[in-house]
Amino acid sequence: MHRAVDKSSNHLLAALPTTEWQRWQSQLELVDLKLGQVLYEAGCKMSFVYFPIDAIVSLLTVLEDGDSAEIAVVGNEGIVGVSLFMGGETTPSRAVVQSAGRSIRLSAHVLKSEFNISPAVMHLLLRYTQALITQMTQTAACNRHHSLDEQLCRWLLLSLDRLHGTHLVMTQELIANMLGVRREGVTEAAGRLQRAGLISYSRGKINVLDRSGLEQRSCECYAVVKKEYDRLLPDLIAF
Amino acid sequence: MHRAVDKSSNHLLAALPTTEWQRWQSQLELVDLKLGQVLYEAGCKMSFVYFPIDAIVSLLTVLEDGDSAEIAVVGNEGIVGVSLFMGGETTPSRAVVQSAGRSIRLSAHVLKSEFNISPAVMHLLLRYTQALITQMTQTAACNRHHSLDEQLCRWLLLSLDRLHGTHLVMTQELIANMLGVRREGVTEAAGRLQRAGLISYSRGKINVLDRSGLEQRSCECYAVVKKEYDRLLPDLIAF
DNA sequence: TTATTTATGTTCGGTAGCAAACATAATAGA
DNA sequence: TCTATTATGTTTGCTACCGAACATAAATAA
Repeated sequence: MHRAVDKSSNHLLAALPTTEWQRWQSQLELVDLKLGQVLYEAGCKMSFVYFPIDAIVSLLTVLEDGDSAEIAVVGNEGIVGVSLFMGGETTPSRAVVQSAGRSIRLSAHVLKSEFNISPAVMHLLLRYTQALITQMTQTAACNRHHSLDEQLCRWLLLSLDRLHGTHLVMTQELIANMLGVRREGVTEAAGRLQRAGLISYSRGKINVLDRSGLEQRSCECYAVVKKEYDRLLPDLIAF
Repeated sequence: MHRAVDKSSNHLLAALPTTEWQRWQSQLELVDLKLGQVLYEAGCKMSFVYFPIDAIVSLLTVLEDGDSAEIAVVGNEGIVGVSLFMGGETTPSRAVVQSAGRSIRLSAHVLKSEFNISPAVMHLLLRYTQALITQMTQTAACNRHHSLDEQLCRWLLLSLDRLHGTHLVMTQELIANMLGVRREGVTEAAGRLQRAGLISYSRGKINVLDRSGLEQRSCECYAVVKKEYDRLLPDLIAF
């Protein structure tokens, strides 16, 4: 039932003390996450937390009229389901798989009791949550002040950091949903990036040709978030 | 030096177990916060945490060009300085006094050690932080999708809940700063609310005439945030 | 193959909020 | 009292993004 799990595949797991890791190991499960799969719906109870390996998960706030906005993105540097140990039981946001891939999952009640038993686990998870909060707040300001072009660059860079190559599988429709804008807007912005030679785009397959070009066109928000992750989670972060 | 402090003046303090309250009491200090006072600057170390009584503190994300956006507001239901126990040492955001008033403050290192000593304190503060996160993420989506008119109503309601009367001391210039919009925009939006008979506005003094009218004009975000605070911090919340 | 679905491209009018430049009125200070 | 400052009101473009309606082309299925 449980496939073998490599500790180093997720940076939070990698940072666990040996004792905790040994206790957890038999409880961890390797699962495949499909593109578009919904891990949590807003307001619902969470049965598992997820430690992505090469999948990327978006956290979205969904409004009554169905409009949404991405507030953070989680890859192999983090965990999906922080509100569990924060005390909520439920998340206020929807968690959607933005990029298909593998993840390790752990039952919610195990994580919760581990959080309360082990100060090391607790501090690690809280420090990660602090980094996540930074991403959320920066995104809030970004939503207010920055152009779609800048935001698209930020988004591509954040995703890129959580993947291996330069290849991204993602339709413009989905990107639009994440950014909370119209699909047509993404088409135009992506067209500009493509004409500038920064990316090549074809039916849901994005290839990043010029990463530093993207960084130049991006708003500061990418760098701010990255810097804070590096500061709060040193050596934990490979990207 | 230390003025006497009433436990019930802040809902988080009120929720403390007796043991903890007795330990803290001698460490708490009553301070007056002035309008516009900056409690923390982004990226700086925090010497104190604050438990507002009748002051309101705004948390802002400040961008490189000086533009800002409010990501959350803290009143007597909460604490200013959560990133301290989350592990950061520094906040990524600026904390500004949005409405002058009194606050209780506590030295950062005391709070930090109390957080680690007492599970009750820890769980209380984490549950509050979870509510704060909800406010931040809802604000992020609100920034993206809702009109200035709706946001102004939300903002007034959130502030109103954290004050006693219906009177608010706040210039349009400052509101604009909080919301991350131009002052002229606030003038126009406030003018519309005034003509609709919902508020009266005069040189930094707002009087709310029709609260339920504001609620109708507000976006859902006010109600969503309030509901989550009520859920996570039951009986703690008076408003 | 052909038909259908999916992903992207493009256009046109509309609008909210921006930027800048002002006008006016209330308050505070001399 | 007169003056300077502060707070608000108003106007004129301007631009980014929206909403809607389409066109096209690639992938998929029949």
